Order: sequence, then structure tokens, then C-alpha cells
Amino acid sequence: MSRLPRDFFERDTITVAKELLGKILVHEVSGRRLCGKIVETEAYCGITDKAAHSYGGKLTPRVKPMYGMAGTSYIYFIYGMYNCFNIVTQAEGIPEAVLIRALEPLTEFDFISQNRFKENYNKLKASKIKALSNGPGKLCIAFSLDRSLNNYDMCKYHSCFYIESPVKNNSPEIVSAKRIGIDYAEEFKDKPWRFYIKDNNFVSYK
DNA sequence: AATGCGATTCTCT
DNA sequence: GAGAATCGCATTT
Repeated sequence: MSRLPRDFFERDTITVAKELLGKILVHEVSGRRLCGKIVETEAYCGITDKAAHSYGGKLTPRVKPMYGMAGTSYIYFIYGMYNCFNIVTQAEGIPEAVLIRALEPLTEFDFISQNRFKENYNKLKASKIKALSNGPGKLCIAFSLDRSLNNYDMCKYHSCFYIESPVKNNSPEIVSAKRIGIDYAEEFKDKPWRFYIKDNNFVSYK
């Protein structure tokens, strides 16, 4: 298994958002290998997209990673207590990205469960198992993603934080829907640029 | 199942 | 000083 190459990310953002579904996010930390299947994404289509942080070519210190190479992480702080994790798409200088909205945990269940709820996985009720990482803020807590991993090159050879293809290359059935939490985005708030795997239990909103 | 609200702090004006 | 690509809990239906 190997890291998805920069070519994968250096493409049209909506295409990348769809093709990321079913791929595996890997974060190697404190001797562990945290893996989660990507089950929900949102495309943020740069300078023309009123919902994107880079709308209109805005370039502040926070947004700067979006202008970096494809495969760069963009992790920002939101609502006073959460982080959101994106992967930058398109060539350097084109500020577009895909928000990872939900993951299905695949390894290190107790570690992930401790991160989220301070209790072991086998103590969790079904409702909490589902809530481990079914949202952009939740998955950052569960998978130990914070701003120390912002502006990180996920395609470099020795990265500890990257995306890989699953062993079995199944292409999931994809549902398109409106993006979440962007009421300010006027005519862009209803664009069907959220994508999720049909019938997956770890999707945030259906 | 749906709705409402408070928490909490970074970012930019 | 206002607002934010959210979450969890409480309340109502």
C-alpha cells in the first residue's frame, strides 16, 4: 500500500472529492497507525465559490495553505473549539480544497474511542460508535488531527499523514447533496458539492 | 425526529 | 467586535 501521489490531487476539485470516497486516511502517531475510510467529502471550488475561504482570491495567513501544492493539508480552527481538515487540490496557486467530513474507523478502535469519549470502544453504545468520526470536528478529535498538521505535504515520501487506496478497489455508490453550514454563501449554498457513500453508517447528514 | 441554544477562541475588519 | 466549512445536550413533537 502506498500514498496517493500528487497527481491524484492535482485535478478538478469535484472529481477529487468524489474519488476520495472509499480511500483510506492514515495518521501514524505515537507508534500507532490510525486508519479511517473516507465516507463523506465537500468540494470548495476556490475564487469563484462564495462558500470557500479563498473566495475572491482572499489570501490571509489562515487561508495560505489553500494556495499550496496539491496534496497539502489545510486544517483550520472553527467555532472556538474544533478543527476542520481539508486536502488542497489543483496546481499551486489555485486555492481549492476538499473538506473531509466523515470517516469510518478501521484500526486502533480503543485509541480513537479514548480520544473522543475517554472510554474504551467496547464500552460504547451504538449511538456513540456512530458518533466517533461522523463530522469534520469529530474526526479531527478521533484521529488526533490538529493545527500542528496544517500545511503538511501529504504526498512526500516519509509522510506520517497521507491517503492510500484500499486493498480491494471497490468503487462506492456516490450520493450528491448540499454542503453543510454555509448559509452565508448565497447562490452557492445550494450547490450539490457534498458527496457521500450511499448507505454508509458514518455519514454525518443524509 | 426535529429544533434550539450555549460553549469557546481564532481570524480578520 | 463580529462571526465562524461544529458539536452536544436539552426540549419538544
